Amino acid sequence: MFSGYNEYDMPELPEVETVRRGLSRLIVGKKVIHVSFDTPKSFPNPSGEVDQFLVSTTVTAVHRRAKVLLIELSSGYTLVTHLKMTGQLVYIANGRWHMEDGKNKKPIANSHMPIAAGEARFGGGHPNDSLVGELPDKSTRVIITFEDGTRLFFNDQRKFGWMRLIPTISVPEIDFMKRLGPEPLEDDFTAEVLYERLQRRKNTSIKAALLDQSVVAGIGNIYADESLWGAQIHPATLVRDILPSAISTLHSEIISVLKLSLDKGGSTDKNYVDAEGKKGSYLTFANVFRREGQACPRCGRAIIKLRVAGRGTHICPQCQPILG
DNA sequence: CACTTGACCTGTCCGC
DNA sequence: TGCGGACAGGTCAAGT
Repeated sequence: MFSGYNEYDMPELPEVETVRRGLSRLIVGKKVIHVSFDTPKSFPNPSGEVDQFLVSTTVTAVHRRAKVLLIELSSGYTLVTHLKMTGQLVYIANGRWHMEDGKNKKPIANSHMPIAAGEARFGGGHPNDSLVGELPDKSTRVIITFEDGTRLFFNDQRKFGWMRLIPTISVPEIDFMKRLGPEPLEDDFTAEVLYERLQRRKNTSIKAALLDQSVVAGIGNIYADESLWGAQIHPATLVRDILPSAISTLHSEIISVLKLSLDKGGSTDKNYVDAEGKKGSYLTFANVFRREGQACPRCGRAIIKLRVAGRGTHICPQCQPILG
């Protein structure tokens, strides 16, 4: 079963995009017939709205903006979903329903390996762990059942994540959405754009600036550390002290790190489908993240961990000198 | 307005 | 062995 943060990792852009691709393949076109949810924190809409705008509607598309999933429905509403750190969406396609007695509906748990549409965790697990334990479990917040009997579980141990039904037309007007910076894997994210966006945070550390979703959308703690290592910039360096040429290097590192992880996310998703375990997870090729004490792949010095911007931060002290 | 810190949560790990 | 505290980190609210 799930056992904590070093087996679970927080979804950032590549993980959420992987989830999006999985869901897009698996649930578009499916009709919702039942929704159950418990904590209002995880799903604050009143049940009347759920009945009116989610139940009996069909999934028409799954989009992503930054780390937010946008599950569009035929009702004109969108199920806006943020996994935060420990959220995961698990799609179970082949749990069958017991219908023998007509009243005791019960899925055959684990009769087949579930297909994960993309879980939040992608690293550091034990090869023998089952990918998904019997669901629902105590972290299950929402269960969406489709007409064909397949189900989507929203699990979130720490209840930071949420799902929320919002009129599709209003989604871009959500404050959070309006503030977001550019998508780093879109063509309009150029080095010049990054430089310009960073000017709003020029008196803070580059790490804090990269975590600021209004500067660039979708970067979290892992990719901030990895891209800064790639660009050989110390995370505590003030933005105003970084030369434009270094910003340009950082820009290309952000893109290559995200793309590399996205490739791995795809392979991880395939592994889930094939019930092959968690081989090929991101952390097997992370250069610094959670690798304190290990040798820097570039120079061999031991990687160290420190705190920058209130976050655990991993650097090579030789490749990323102070005031780089 | 720019910036920092604490709160939100649950579960695990570490030191005593 | 039990227990308290630190820690994991995305985002927002509150404070400087």
